[in-house]
Amino acid sequence: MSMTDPSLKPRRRGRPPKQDGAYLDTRERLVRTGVAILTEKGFSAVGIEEILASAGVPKGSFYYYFGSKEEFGSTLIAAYAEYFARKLDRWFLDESRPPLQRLRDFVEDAKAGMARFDFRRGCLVGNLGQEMGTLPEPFREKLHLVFLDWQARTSSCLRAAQADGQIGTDLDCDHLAEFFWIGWEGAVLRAKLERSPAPLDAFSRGFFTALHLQA
Amino acid sequence: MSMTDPSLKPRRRGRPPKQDGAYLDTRERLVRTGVAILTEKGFSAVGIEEILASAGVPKGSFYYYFGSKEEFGSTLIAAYAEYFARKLDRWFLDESRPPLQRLRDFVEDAKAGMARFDFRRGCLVGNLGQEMGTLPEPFREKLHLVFLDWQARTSSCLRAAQADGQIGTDLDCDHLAEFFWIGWEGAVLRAKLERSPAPLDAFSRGFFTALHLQA
DNA sequence: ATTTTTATAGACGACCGGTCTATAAATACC
DNA sequence: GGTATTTATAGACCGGTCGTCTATAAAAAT
Repeated sequence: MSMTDPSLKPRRRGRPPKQDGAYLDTRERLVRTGVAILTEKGFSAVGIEEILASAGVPKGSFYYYFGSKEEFGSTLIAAYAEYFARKLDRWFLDESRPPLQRLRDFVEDAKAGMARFDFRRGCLVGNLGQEMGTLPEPFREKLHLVFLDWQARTSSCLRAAQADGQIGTDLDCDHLAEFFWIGWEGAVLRAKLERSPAPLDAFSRGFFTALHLQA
Repeated sequence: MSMTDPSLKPRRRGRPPKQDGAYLDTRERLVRTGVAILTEKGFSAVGIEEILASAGVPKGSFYYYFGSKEEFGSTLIAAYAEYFARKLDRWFLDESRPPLQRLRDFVEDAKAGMARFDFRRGCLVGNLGQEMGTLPEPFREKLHLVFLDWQARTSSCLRAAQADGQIGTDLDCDHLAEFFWIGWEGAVLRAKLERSPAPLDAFSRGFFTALHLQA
């Protein structure tokens, strides 16, 4: 850093970036729209043109913001993972509720989220996971890591439930969290297929019942 | 039926069908190849040309055997459902094993089946379910019915386990079977993503543990 | 005026999608 | 044998869309 006053605008040379503030900048809009569309239709079946059209962004712009469709996909995975991690934290770290209730809260929220879009949109990570047969190989590890992250947050919440005496201390929270996410993704898939919340309810009922039974 | 001797060949007019017997007839080969490829890559991402090439069937033939790609897809769903139902029966109706063991046997067999293809192929029905966002609408009901069929067969097996005293009579076998299939499909998806049997083991371990716990 | 950076417009070539028509092959009819 | 009939294949076809790239406009600093 030099001696020049940093509060004074040291404007860079060319045309300034948008940052209108009025409404979302173009790149952000592409990401949002991309996530929305991919959660419904997956990656391979969707062309960038569809996303561009839906976002109201001219085609020429795309390759200014992203190097390729693959890079765009990676960005979407990261954005979705981040968005979802925040969502999990919001529920799982809510100290005003008993830990196990927080997990139930999340389930209800997720269910409401799917209902809002008529059970047409699922989980981006689950969708792309299913598509791995035709996806760029680097996606695999990224998606896997996302699941591990979500599981870790869930496991934390379950351990809090143990500390509270809500579930037995003999249970292995990591295993339980893994079990939850394996099954939950199955439930989301099924809910999308049936266009109904029933599979989400069926799975969560089963899961919580199993949690409360004692060996 | 007329009076003519049915044992005498009442040959039809034109060129006779293949039925070489030597190797599978063309249509059958298309179905087999189609199932193999779709279990790996899904429906939308695969063109008929790829299937044709892999089956060694000339492109011109396709529309002789099937009216459209959609009709072909329906045929594949039906073929796979049938194939899988037989597989379930083979395990679930094996009287030489205790009922619950039959379910374990199925799980092991399915795991071995996935391992045989390096966890690259999943479940056709699960794959297409995930893709419903871009699939012909009539597929939805077909896929859903396939799950109901598999669940019914599973529920039967669980009731046999109740009759044998292997699991409590208070359990609702229909619910359990539904829970199993929701989660199992999630496990298959995850196993495909991770290219590993671990998710299948994690889910089945959790499921059987839950089964044996008493309220 | 020129330079530099930001952003858009739209052409582009290649490829592949599913479909259809024309033809070959094999047999029965006359 | 020639023709009708059925089975199966060959390969053209055209439209769409894919991802990319080049040319240019816009805005500000020099």
